[in-house]
Amino acid sequence: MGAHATKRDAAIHDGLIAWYRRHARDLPWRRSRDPYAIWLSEVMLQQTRVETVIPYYERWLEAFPTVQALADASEDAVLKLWEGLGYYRRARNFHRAAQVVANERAGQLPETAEQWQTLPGVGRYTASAVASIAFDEAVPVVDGNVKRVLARLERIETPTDDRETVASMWQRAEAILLAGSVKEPGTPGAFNQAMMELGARICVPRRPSCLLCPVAASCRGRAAGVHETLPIKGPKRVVPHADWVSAWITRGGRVLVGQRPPGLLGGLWELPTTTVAPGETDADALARMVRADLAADVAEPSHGKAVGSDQTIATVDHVFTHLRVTIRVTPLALVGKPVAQRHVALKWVRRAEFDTLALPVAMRKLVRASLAKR
DNA sequence: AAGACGTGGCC
DNA sequence: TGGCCAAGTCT
Repeated sequence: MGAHATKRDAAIHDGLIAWYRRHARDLPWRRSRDPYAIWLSEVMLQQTRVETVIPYYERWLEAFPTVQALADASEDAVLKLWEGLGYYRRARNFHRAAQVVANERAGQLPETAEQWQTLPGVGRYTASAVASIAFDEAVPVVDGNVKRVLARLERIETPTDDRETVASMWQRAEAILLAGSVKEPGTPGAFNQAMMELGARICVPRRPSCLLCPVAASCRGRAAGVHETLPIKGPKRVVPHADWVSAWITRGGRVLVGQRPPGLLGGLWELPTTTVAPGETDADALARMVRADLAADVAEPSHGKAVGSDQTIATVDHVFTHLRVTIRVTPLALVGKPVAQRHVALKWVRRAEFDTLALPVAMRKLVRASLAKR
């Protein structure tokens, strides 16, 4: 037991470890102690469900089995493998971090949490998770699961987004972690995963399985009968939406695509797309986009007809309207801006190459469904 | 230091 | 069905 550990903390620690050893799920990244593989899993798992991550994780390790292989890959290849996982900045940061490791650390991965956190896309949670799981460093983790577990276990009734509340949770997590035996190797990683596993399997958001909980006897929220009302969340925000129009524009057997700048869906490719301003028709928006973006090549947008001046330069074969975006965006920031200003690259690609590009899921589905009909 | 950043599954 | 939720990080 750590020097200042309470009996309760030790009981919580030991109860969790014993439960975890019996009930841990057999997940792909738990079969490995390769720090690169564990790091990969932690990045993919950010705000993303285990079941969603598994196939991506396995495909990724086949394509990029080592940090060097990832560092050598192109960003397009990286984003294609990430396509559909969301939060694409994770992929770009992970790729950049691999290049930092390859070029500035001679291929040597960090070991301590402090070193890990210097890499792009690695915050306090991921740094501590990798350092504890892959290197047995005695640092705690606090993620969404741990916040929920601790809020109930300690009956924390302040919002879990609150700064001081989060800070106190890191302290509590550390105290319980250190209440375990310091002699047993591998315990920090097992303990941290046990906390998260409990939150994922037992101490779930709705209808937690307290009868199966290894630390129910220590749970202050349950003792007070308030565990199901915890954790307290901050106010919810409105999710804005925007309507977009996109066009399938071809020329000489190739289709026009643009690559998005960093930010929303950064680095992904898409058909020429523009937001529809309030009061504007889809056709007007499309005309505005085509004029601005393709002024040199296309005179007027015309559905299904050749467009251009004296010779056919491009054809608007299909127009996708009402591509409704329900992610959190700031539509007004994009309204009226020509596509050329919103893309870091524009190019004409063959159909086969189009299929290899990383596209936003909504656009990939639209294109597939629409082209299948014709 | 709030807000941006994706997607799919659940009830 | 629409809102909520899921192993966070960056600015």
